[in-house]
Order: sequence, then structure tokens, then C-alpha cells
Amino acid sequence: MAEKVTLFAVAERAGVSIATVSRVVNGLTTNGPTEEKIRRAIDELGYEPNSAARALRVNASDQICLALPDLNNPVYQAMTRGVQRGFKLSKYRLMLSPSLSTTEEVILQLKSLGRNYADGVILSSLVFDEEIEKILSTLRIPVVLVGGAIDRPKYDNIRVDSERGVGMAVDYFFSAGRKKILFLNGPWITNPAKRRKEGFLESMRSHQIKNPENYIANAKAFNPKAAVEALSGIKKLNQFSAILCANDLLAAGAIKFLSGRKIKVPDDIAVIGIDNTDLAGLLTPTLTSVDFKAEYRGELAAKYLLERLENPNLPIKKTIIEPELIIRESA
Amino acid sequence: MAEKVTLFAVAERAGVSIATVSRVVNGLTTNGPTEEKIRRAIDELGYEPNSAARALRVNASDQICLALPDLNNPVYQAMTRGVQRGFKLSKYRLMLSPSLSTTEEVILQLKSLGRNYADGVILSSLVFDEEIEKILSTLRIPVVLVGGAIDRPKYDNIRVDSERGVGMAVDYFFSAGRKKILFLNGPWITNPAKRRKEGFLESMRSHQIKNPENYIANAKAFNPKAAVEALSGIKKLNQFSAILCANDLLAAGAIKFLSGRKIKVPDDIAVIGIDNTDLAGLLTPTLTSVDFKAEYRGELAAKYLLERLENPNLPIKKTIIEPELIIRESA
DNA sequence: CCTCATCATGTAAACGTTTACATGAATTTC
DNA sequence: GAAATTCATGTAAACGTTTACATGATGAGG
Repeated sequence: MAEKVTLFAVAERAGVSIATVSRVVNGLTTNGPTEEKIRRAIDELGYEPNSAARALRVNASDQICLALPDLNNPVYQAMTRGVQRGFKLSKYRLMLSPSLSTTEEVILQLKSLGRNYADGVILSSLVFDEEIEKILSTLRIPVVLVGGAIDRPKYDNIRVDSERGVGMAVDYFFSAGRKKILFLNGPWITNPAKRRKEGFLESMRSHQIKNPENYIANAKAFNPKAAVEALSGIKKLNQFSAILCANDLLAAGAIKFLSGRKIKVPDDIAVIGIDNTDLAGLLTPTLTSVDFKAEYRGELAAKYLLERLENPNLPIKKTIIEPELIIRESA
Repeated sequence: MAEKVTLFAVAERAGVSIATVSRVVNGLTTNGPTEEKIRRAIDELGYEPNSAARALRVNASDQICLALPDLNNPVYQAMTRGVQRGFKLSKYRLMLSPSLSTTEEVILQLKSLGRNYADGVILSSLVFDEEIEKILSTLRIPVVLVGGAIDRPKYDNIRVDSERGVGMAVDYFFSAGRKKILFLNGPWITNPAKRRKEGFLESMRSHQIKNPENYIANAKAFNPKAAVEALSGIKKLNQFSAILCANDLLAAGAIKFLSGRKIKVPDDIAVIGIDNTDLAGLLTPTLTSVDFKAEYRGELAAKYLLERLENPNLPIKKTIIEPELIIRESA
């Protein structure tokens, strides 16, 4: 382990003051003949500025925090990639919060942001209540919300038109003459689940279906196994001609389950997923899915945050992503 | 935005010195009656310690850096989850480096670690040369290597017995009477590709196959599309009775490609993947795959790093993960 | 040639903690 | 009951930067 080299060491070696070195490092001074000396000293000593000292002095960490529910879900993996890409060329480092499923976890995470180790945060939470809202308002760093359920007028915001997306899928089923649609939803507490459910009910009603709430099943989690479990519990599965799944993982589970029961997809039952993750093209049959453009949302969130960090007085930006139905074999 | 609250504010409010407050915050003092006062002041003011100041003073950032090649690859997603889990209960925050594919990117990332924004690093690199080795040796923070190609005696190290894993797959094919095996490898520059190739050659030779190097195809990337491209270029595909893929994504592409050509998997051609990612159970047919336990490796890497941070003088730990062949339908 | 502006550089304070050391009160010990 | 010990608290320095201000050199303008 080499001993640590600070501005002092460089200054001494170059025969100047630390202030001058600092200015050269930050490009605040035009090149006197000194600059050359200093640069050489920096190279020879292998000087690297100390982030903590800088952070303390200028009150900026050059880090941003990405707070997500769950890295098991490919949709958040995609979002993470987008965010990563969005920050790639910036000076900011990316912190990954641990998975935040419950309100308590979100709160804890947000509170810890008060320690100013991050200059901004991108928050995508499954839950969103007054308590979280309250903590958000005490944060002294910019926040970009992605997929916040309710309209939050105070924060840059990237939402998805869940209702519309679900509606597109339902419409597509109907246009193919499939009217007996089962909606396989995720855990009902989460915001996406609520929104998607609303979308489903509304859309079904618009097609003159009575009591659409009878055609909803809830999986215990957003994963294939939970889908299989949920579907196993349904008595008269063959009354349905289509299944809309709240997520591609559920759809993957559904397809597995159906083919295990010798039910043909899409001939007997068509299946549509949501999120259009990488998975969709790899399943058999390939999965028709509603694309909510997670990666793009991540990238856009990064862009919004960068812009706000650049200029905190910008007007609040809100974007609603238009979903797109990507048609493949399963429906 | 609330004004910032420091130790001074708390101290003033509680009528004590900042040193006392600091000690209470860090639990260095048994509860006098003062503690109560201080805790109340902290609560009322909503004090949170400033990470940068602390980091500067104690020369520790409470952050660790995870440096990975590519978040598109499910194997690194799994590893990330493992690392996340491993650090969940610790005080450390997790930084995610941008994707590091080339040597230059790795070097740049490692250099930037000299700014001590991280107390340790978990590095999993596709490439590993002297230059990287040199920079590693100048780092003043502990490093855990996961999947470093060559033995690096100086660093905690979690490797996988690639050769053995590939051998298991080959053996399994042979035991099923499939001797005409194609190895669909990834980009040849990367370390995993080299190791897996070696394993394939060696294993094939042990089964008395001459010139096994003739049975290797290289995909341009570790993804399904590249697999399809590579397989399209092979003239007499039906001479083979089995395909071993260097990665589950390649296997997914292979299965798609084969079923597109009406070649039955596994009846006509059996397929085995590597990594046993979440994907494996969702494909049709489900994918037999060599499990290299990526998530576990991530978790173990976190554990090793934590232990070393705790006690820097520990002897170097090396672990070689035993692969396991998870048999499903595709072979 | 004097004045004034310009500019690179140096001086020193500040950012918010932690911690070695000093102090004095409370408690123990003989 | 005096001496010794323990322990909570306070004082102040230090961590490595950035930056407002002062200083002195240089060049321009009259």
C-alpha cells in the first residue's frame, strides 16, 4: 500500500501552493509555465483528489442514488441499464440502494439520503403513501420519480399510462374475438397492481362485460412460480380464452403452466404479458407484451435528474410514456 | 428545503459540546442523563451525520464498489443480487460501476477508486492483463476478485471450475450417446470464453475425439441474437446431435433457432447452457444448464470483502466453486 | 513615467466530523 | 476520610479540499 498523496505533496514537489495545484486540477487557471510543472508532479506522484474532502467542502458528492424495488424483476434490470447509460458520460457515480419493497424500507432509505452522500435520487417505488411523501419533501436533493402512482406535482416525474397499456391488450384480445379474459395480477398492495387492475376493469366494462372483477386472479408475487400457484387455484380455467398477465414473469409462468396442462397457447388460450422484457422473445411461443419502455424510462429519469442538478430552477417535468403492444406469437 | 443541521446545532440545543453529541451518535458513551437530552435534540432537529465529513475524518467512505462487465447478462444480475444481499445488513452502501467491457474501461474505473470513495471493491472482469494487475496493486483498498482468470495470489478470489463445468456437460452428452457436439462459444477474447473453450477441448479429447477445435463456433456476443447469427453460418448443422452453449442466453437463441428450423430439442439435437440463470426454467423445452452459482458467488464475494474490511490481516481466501449440472428437458 | 487594470499566485479560513488529551466530578479502595 | 480510580465531558486539532481575499508582477494607456 502506497502512502497517500495529497495536494500538499504535489504542491511541495512542484514548488507552489496547494491553492495553485487545486486550480490547475480544476482547470481554473490558464497555463502559466507552472501548469506543466504541476501536471508532471501529479503524474509522478499519482495524485488523485480525495472525494470526501471535496464533497465536504463543496457540499456535493458527485453521486446519485437509484432506489428500486427489486433487482430480480427484469423490468428493473432494464431500468437500471437505462439509468446507467444516462449517467455514463456524466461525472456522477451511481449508487444502488438495496431492494425496497415495504414502506419502511423506502423510508429508511430516503432518510439515509439526508447524510448527503448523494446529490440526487431516482426513486421507483411500489408503494407510495403520505409518509413517504412527507420524507420526500424534507429531502434537500432533487428527486425524480419514476412510476409514482399518483400525480406528484412537486417532482420530476416519469409515468406510464398503465390503464391505457392494459386497455390495449384487452382491446387486442377482443379484436381477435377473445372475450373471456382472465387478468392475472400481482400482489394487490402495490401501485402497479392497482393501476393495472383499474385499467382492466375499465376496459372490460367498455366492452360491455359485467362484473369484470370476477375475472381477476392475484399472484402472491411478480414471478413465474406465483403465477403457477395462482392458476392452479382456478377451477374452470378452460372457460377462458385469454390471459392477461400483469408482468412478463407471470406470463412466463402462465405459459409453462398451460403447456403443462396440454392447453395450447395461443390456440386454446392466448397470453399477453406486460413490460416486454428481454424474456418475451425467448419464450415458446414468443410472448406478446405491452411495452412500457423501462430502459427508456430509466434513461429519461437520468436525463431529467442531470438537468435538474444542472439547473435547480427548471420547471417540473412530467412525462407520460405511451405504451406499445408488441405482438408476437402468444396472442 | 430545510437548512442543514450539523453537530453544532444539536450541541447548542442540548447544551453540550459537539464532542459529546458525536459520542452519543456513535454510541461511545453510556447513558448519562445527557444522552436523553441529546437524543431529543437530534430527533427534533432531524439531524443526520454528514457522510463526507465523517469520510474525510476517519478515511472511510462506508461504500463499496461493484465493478461488473455487463448488466444485460443475467449472470451478472444474479451476482449483483448476491452482493446486494451480502451487504444488506452491513453499514456499507453499494456503488455500481458502469459496465466495463474493455481493458481501458476497467483501468479507468480502478484508477478512479484512488479517490477513496470506496472502502473496497468487488471486481469481476472479462479481461485481465498485466496492466490491470499493476493498477490493482497500487490500490489502497481491499479487492475481491470474482472469476479472475489466472490465479492471483494477492487477492481474495472466487473462481469457478470452468473446465470441470464444461466437462460435466460434455460427459453428460456422451453418457446419452451424443458424441457429435458443437460448442457455441462467446467472444473469444474474454476470459470465460477462453476457459470454457479449454475445458471443451480437453474434455472432448478425453473422449477420444480428434480435432475438437473443429467443433467450435464463436458468437459475437453473449446474447441470443448472436447465437442465431452464429448458427446460421454453420452449413451442416444436422451432423451434430448436441450443442453446448457458453451461456444460457446463447442457449436460448440456439433453441429458438433450432425450433425455427423444425429441429427438435432434445430429440434431434440436445442443448445445454451454462450459468443456470432464471431463464433456464422458463424456456421451452426447459434448459439443462451448468450452474456456476453466480448469486452465491456474489454473496460470498461480499462476505469475503466484509471480513477483510473487518480485519485486513486475514490470510488470503481462495474458493473454487464446484459447478453443478442442472438437468431439465433440453438434454 | 505614473496610474490603473489584469492576472497568476499565495494565505488562510471553512466545510462537519472524530478523537487525543485535559479536566473535574463521582466512585471506589484501604 | 484521604488517595486512587473511573468516567463523562469539554477543548482543540486534524482530515484534504475549495475559494474569498490579499499581494505583487506585468502590461496597457495617457
